[in-house]
This record gives sequence, C-alpha cells and structure tokens, in this order.
Amino acid sequence: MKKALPDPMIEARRAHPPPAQTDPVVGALVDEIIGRVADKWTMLILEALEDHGTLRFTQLGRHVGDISQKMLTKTVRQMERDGLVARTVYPVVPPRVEYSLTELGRTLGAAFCGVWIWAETYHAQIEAARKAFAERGG
Amino acid sequence: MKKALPDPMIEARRAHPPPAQTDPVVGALVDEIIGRVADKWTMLILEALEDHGTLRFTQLGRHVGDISQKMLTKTVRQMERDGLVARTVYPVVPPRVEYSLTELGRTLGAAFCGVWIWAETYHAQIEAARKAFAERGG
DNA sequence: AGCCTATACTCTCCTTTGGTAAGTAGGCAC
DNA sequence: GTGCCTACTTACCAAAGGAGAGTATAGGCT
Repeated sequence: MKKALPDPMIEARRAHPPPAQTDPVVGALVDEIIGRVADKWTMLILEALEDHGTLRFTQLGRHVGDISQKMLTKTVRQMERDGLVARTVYPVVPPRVEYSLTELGRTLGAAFCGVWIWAETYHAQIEAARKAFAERGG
Repeated sequence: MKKALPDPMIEARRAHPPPAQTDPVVGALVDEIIGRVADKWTMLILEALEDHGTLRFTQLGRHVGDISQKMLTKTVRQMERDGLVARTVYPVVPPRVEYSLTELGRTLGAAFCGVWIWAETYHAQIEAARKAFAERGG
C-alpha cells in the first residue's frame, strides 16, 4: 500500500549517517510526534484495537482498562485527527460508533510491538531493580 | 468505566487465548509497565542517553530539549528506580552527577528504536492526516 | 577577608491536565 | 408516561507539571 513518501532529508541522512546522530530539523519534528504518540492511553488504545479489531466506544474502554470516558474520547479523537484510527458513526438510536485502526495506525502498532515484547520479557527485572532500589534506600 | 464489570466476551477470550496472545495476568503487569515507561520524557531521556552515552544533569537536560529541571530529576530518578539508568554521584564541589543507560535501559532503547523510525518515516502522513481532518471540520 | 562562579538539585507558586459524577439526546419497549 | 440504551459533554475538583528563585560549598579572584 502507500509507500512511505520519500523524505529527502531522511534519505540523505540514511545515506550518510553522521556518527549515529540525527539531524536537528528532523529530530525536532520527530520529538514532537513522539510527544503526542508516546502516552499511556494512546498506546493502550492502539493495543486494544490491534488485538480486537473494530470496537465500539464502551467495549474499547473496557479493553483499555482504567480509562475515564473523558480521556477515552479525547485520546481517540486525537488519534483520529492524526490518522491512526477510523471512527465510523452510525446515525441510529441509541448511538453506535465503531473504532478501528487505519493502515497508518497498524504500522504504528507494529512499531510498538517491540516495546510490548520488551515489557513482557523484562518486567521481572524491573520489579527486581525496584526492590533493590528500595532496599538501598530510595 | 472504572470497575469494568465482567464482560462475557472478554472473559471467553481470556479463557481461550487466540494464538500469539498474552495471558491476562502478564497482560495486566505489562500494561502497568507500559504506563510507566510510555511517557514523553522517559522516551526522550532514553534517546538522549542512547545517542550520547554518559551525560551530566545539565547536558542531559539540553539534549532532551524543553524539559523542566523538576521533571528531569523526577523522570531520571524513576528510571534509576526501574533499573534503566545508572546514576553516579561524585562528591565534589560543584556537584557532578553522571547518567548512563544500564544494560536493561539499552534493551528498552532498542525496543523503542522502531517507534523512532516510524516517526521519521510517517511524520509527513500525520501532518497530512491532520490537515485533512481540519478541513473536513474538526 | 569578601565575592563570584559552577552544578544539581529543591521549593513555592501557579497553570494545565486528568478523574468523577452527573447530565443529554431520542427512539423503543413497557 | 417512565425507563433504558449509548456515546458522548459538562462542571467541579484533585493531581501533575512548568517557571523561577533558592540552597550548599570548594576554589579562584581581588
């Protein structure tokens, strides 16, 4: 499907990678995106939609877990705005709204996949580190 | 949305996990870890230490960008607690404190690597999606 | 002696963000 | 009529986070 639009700056950077360093312009842009995408609720909603496909508002909330309706609405709207989720409204009563990942959302889900695997793999080490930290006086 | 009354569909799914699916106990644990690790500052600090190796407090802050000292202190301490960064204090005046990634931190950095590549690859599409969203009346 | 500098915080105040609980719309079953 | 269903809003309050000033103190300069 939609191939990544060739970004000349990124391509140039990849062709001549400075000592493992990003160029400042792209770096700033990327940091901005990271700031929007790297939050708890975005990641959890992404996971829920990845695992269960299309979901209605309330179902989505249940799968995410301890999220307030306010944050669910807000986060999902932000994700829609960023082209990560598709929101389909059926004009019926009672209302019916379905959420699913777009192609772009699925690529992000794939990117985050490594983080989930990491969490699954190392959560025991984190617990251990935390205990050690507490014991030497945090 | 707090208590999540037992949803029969969810329960059924947990009883018979589809292939390549996490078990609910580990899943909850993982979600908790995601909640701690998936925040803007943690990711940006991780990136800074990955790119530049050992850094002192003020240098780290400069590399991260627009972070307040309060959040830098807090986030870095949390990361130390979780075993992601090592904090070395030299008892000299003026004070000197060095931060670097632990082995565990480096594995997390590697896991997040995919997200940075995603952001670099797709930021143009996000901008486009946002513009389209605004035009059809956000 | 007195003063200044450097660094890694910490503290106080204030703004922004997020949670909680109570609406709201409106067709349908009763 | 009453109540129910669902996907939101809204009002209010608590918590998180930013801005800027303050702290400690060895060494250098005057």
